[in-house]
Amino acid sequence: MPELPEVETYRRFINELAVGQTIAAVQVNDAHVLATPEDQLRAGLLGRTITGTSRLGKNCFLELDNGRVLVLHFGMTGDVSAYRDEPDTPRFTRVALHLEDSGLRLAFIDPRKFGRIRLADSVAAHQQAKKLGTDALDITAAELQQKLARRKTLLKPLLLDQGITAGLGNWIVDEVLFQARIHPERLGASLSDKEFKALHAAIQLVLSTAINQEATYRQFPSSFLIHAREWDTSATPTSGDAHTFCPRHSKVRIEKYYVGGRATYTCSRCQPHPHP
DNA sequence: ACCCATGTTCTTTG
DNA sequence: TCAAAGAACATGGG
Repeated sequence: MPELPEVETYRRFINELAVGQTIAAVQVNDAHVLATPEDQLRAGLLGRTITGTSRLGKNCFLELDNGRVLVLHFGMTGDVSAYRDEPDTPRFTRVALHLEDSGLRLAFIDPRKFGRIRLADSVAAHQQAKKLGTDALDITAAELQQKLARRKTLLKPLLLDQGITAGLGNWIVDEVLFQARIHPERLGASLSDKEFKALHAAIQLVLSTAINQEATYRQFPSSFLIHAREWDTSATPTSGDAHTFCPRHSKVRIEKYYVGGRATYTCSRCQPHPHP
């Protein structure tokens, strides 16, 4: 779930629920997701008021009244929710922040426990520590081109590299490359000026669409490749296999293979392979 | 039972 | 030093 659009949706949820609230208790159900030792986390959070939220790539920040930040990273299966009483605790809640005024508990949910919670001195400090590049919503076409144009690496792994631009994950990169009509195995250095512009425009299109739909995939436009992904097909078993064809070429089947070890979907017509 | 998975990071190999 | 592949992490779901 959690790529940039999901994390932005989580951030908005937290922003509505938690800003202005004071943290009354820190409930740790599974310390595995803590990247800051539990005692330090508790000491850093108890009694602090949440003054705001922000996001960089796939990282969500809860800003505290002493200037520090609580960093949430959701791994592959992370989510947030809120609940009031113990029996309503969502399944796989690993950590919960008890909010003083509302009495609600903000749950950090993560079945697979790849997510992490930590304290950092600031957003900038965390960005530096994790070597995160410019947020994918903020990066300009010029910066993107400057970062990629000399790289002799496959384009898809480059776009997944959070140090180049932060926030793009596996399905979004596939969607972006499909919309830009560029093959994922092109080398960064092989792109033309025009293609860099198309790439940048596609990033904007896909991210803004996903955020506007609050990352609800099934509501995405039919022009999107995402409907071809298997987890969407399994969710809509009655829809037949029309979704396995290119949105622009009803007779061209979407191909699945692996690039950089990641499942990759493309249309061979829209995204011509660079070389055999 | 087996295989796959939205992320990150480290190790190995070329 | 760089690029690419593979593994590891932990676990649920098809």
